[in-house]
Amino acid sequence: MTDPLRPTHLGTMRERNLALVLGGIARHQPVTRARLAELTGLTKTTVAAQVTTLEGLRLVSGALPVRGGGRGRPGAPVSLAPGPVAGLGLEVNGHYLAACVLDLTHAVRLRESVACDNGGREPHETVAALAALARRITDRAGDAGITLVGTAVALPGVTVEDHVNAPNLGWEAVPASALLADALPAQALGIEVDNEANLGALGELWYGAGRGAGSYLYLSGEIGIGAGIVFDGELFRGGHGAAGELGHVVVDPDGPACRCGGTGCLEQVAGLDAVLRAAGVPDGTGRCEPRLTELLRRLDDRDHHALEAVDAAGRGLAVALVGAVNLLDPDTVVLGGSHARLAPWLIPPIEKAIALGGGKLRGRTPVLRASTLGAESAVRGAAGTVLTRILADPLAIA
Amino acid sequence: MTDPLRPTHLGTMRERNLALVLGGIARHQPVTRARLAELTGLTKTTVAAQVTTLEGLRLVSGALPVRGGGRGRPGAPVSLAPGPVAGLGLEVNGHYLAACVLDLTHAVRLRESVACDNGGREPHETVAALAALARRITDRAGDAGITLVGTAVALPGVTVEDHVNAPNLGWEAVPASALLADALPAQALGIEVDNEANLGALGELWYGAGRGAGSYLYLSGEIGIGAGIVFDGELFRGGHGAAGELGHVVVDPDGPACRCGGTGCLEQVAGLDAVLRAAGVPDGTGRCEPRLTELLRRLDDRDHHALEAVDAAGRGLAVALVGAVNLLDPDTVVLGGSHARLAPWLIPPIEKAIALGGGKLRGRTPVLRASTLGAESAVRGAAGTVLTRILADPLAIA
DNA sequence: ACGATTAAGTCCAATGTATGTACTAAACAG
DNA sequence: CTGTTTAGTACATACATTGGACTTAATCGT
Repeated sequence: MTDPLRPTHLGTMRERNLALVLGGIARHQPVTRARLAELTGLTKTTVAAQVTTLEGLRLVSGALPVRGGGRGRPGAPVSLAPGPVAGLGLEVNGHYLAACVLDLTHAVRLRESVACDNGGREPHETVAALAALARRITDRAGDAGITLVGTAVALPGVTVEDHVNAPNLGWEAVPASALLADALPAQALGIEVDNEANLGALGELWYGAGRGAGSYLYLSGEIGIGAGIVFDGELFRGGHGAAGELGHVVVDPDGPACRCGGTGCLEQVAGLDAVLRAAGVPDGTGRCEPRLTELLRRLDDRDHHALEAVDAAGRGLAVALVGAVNLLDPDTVVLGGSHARLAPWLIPPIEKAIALGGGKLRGRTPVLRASTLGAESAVRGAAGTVLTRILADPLAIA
Repeated sequence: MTDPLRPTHLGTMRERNLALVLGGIARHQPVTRARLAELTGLTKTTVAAQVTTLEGLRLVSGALPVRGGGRGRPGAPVSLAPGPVAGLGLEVNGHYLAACVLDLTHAVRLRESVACDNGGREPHETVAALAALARRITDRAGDAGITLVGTAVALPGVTVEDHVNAPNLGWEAVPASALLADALPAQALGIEVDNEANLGALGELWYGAGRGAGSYLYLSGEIGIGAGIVFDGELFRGGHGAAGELGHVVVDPDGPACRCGGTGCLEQVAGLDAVLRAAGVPDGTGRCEPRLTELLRRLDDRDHHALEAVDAAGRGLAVALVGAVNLLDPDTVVLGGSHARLAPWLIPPIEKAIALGGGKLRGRTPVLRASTLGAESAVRGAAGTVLTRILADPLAIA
């Protein structure tokens, strides 16, 4: 083990307090310097100095003075600057590419997505298409006077030693970071790559159904099933960054064999492919989206096979989630991906199972919700991580 | 959400660097000031000042100079002071009470335990017995010139709003912290209460089978089955401090009903009571220990019922652990409690199941080991948490 | 054996951040 | 208009780390 701690010197102290003040502004804007001093525990003098620095970085700007507040001199509140500084989120998925620009106030400034089949082509083609999308977005950002200060890319795969394995894209040990650094336009600075389930979890936590949850579990259900685990606002990545493989939890020891080598994995029971097959929805073009729509139509029509298939998926998810809930004790569980759209049929049986299994011993059971951002959670989460990066270390953008 | 961050002022900086230097000494003792400066990134001047402070706190002391090292002036190495400062760990369990004193070098200075049936008596009686044990230990510590600077107590239960629920002790909403603060001798300062599985996990991580693991899972198997989850050296407590209820993971959806309300919980298959019952070991006096010994004897004799019962337990544990491993991706899994003694029969089937289920996709599978501290892991862990408290904030002991 | 060299530890002025007090500015209450 | 209250600013002060000069103590080369 190396020494994990770093020395604290004068500059470190300043950085930390700068981030503290910026965080205070972010959470309480518009806010006066005096109130910030109370909130942060720093003195008025210090806060004023830090705010001046932040204004120089164009991260905060003066808001309209609030008149008629109370007795003394009215404060001159400051807020996060909605204008110049923003983060770029990108996403590669099996069926589409997406981009999204969030400014410091977490407002979506720009967004764009392209439907295309990324599973059927070479990594460099996909990366080139993403780069084209990114160029369009960065050009639009430039026109709008927005300065992008960081980029995060969501991929449906796991990074192992700088190489990405993404089965649904057909990627094996692809040096994604290097490819992206070459292909993306120069305005896309500080590129970071992360798992789509992880970033989706954060997107849903910050902007969607997970808002306000202290600890929560996000279930990203597509063909495979992944989970994003958030604890105290931070992602739990596990020992090797591969936590959250909920898809291969055993839900039925006597169930069907899985490509992972086990038997009765959740994916074989509640993965989208498995559900569609069990419901008897025909293969069609091979694209999932229309098949999912067809499944939803049949569910609305109370088709017996469809209902039975979704019910079985619900039972499987319930077993897996009871295990996960007992192990992790989250506040909130959010169903994302395709499973968000099946939520009306999935949530009741799962809630019942969680209430029965172990919840009784612990007092409270987690709230179960469907994703509210739909397909957008991962891009939003990606752009959001850039913002938290800025909030944590404001000087890094200079 | 409140503002989680605190302001950093000059004193904070000093505290952090003091802890940094102390940590450097702890990990590299004996070590010279010059080497510490390299390790910490601080200057020689600062390190020297901090070391002087630490000597004043009696936390470090000069070691023997190493002669014949290299060219220039030989350094005057310092080490953690083995003498004065130490932490006290206490444990209440169904069948015994235990105490243990660790000095800063993590050496066991004193230890003592008492067998007694704590499940069959009132909380205040158990606390009084623990206090008597603690008094003996603190007296011995005083005689040996040891100053105790903190206390941690391991209980087989969960703390909910300052009240402890411990089914195996028959405790329901017992205000344990308050009782202990009253009953324990004055030398037992800064009393903290934590779950036995959590502290056992830390004990095993620091001093036992988990040493060197970055992320790991500790399974505390007695009548119930709990888990301690450690990630980057820190306990994962979950949303409400009740993470790790592995005992109620569903391992067989068609299995027997459990007192938690669910069906097919791990505890019903692999809990000690369940195994003993399945193996046909008679109830005897009701105490577990002799029954476990009897079970081990039968296993050695290749008794058919015993082997079958333990094998079933292994299969159940395998299902639960495959789930936990997929979700958490730990380096190492340690079997503790009674299950450590059954490990020779349990580990092979579990390892096979983990290798099959999901491990294939991820490349590496965690190492599976039996606890090496046996019944002592929780007390050791308790005393150890006191030490880490000191290392993290050396000034707090003054 | 003696000086040159190398490295550890200490002394002290310099740097830079937060603090505290005093001061100015701007609103409201009477 | 005057007194009161609160926001923000100016400036001297306190204090932890820094960096360079200095002292101390060992080995190496001759």
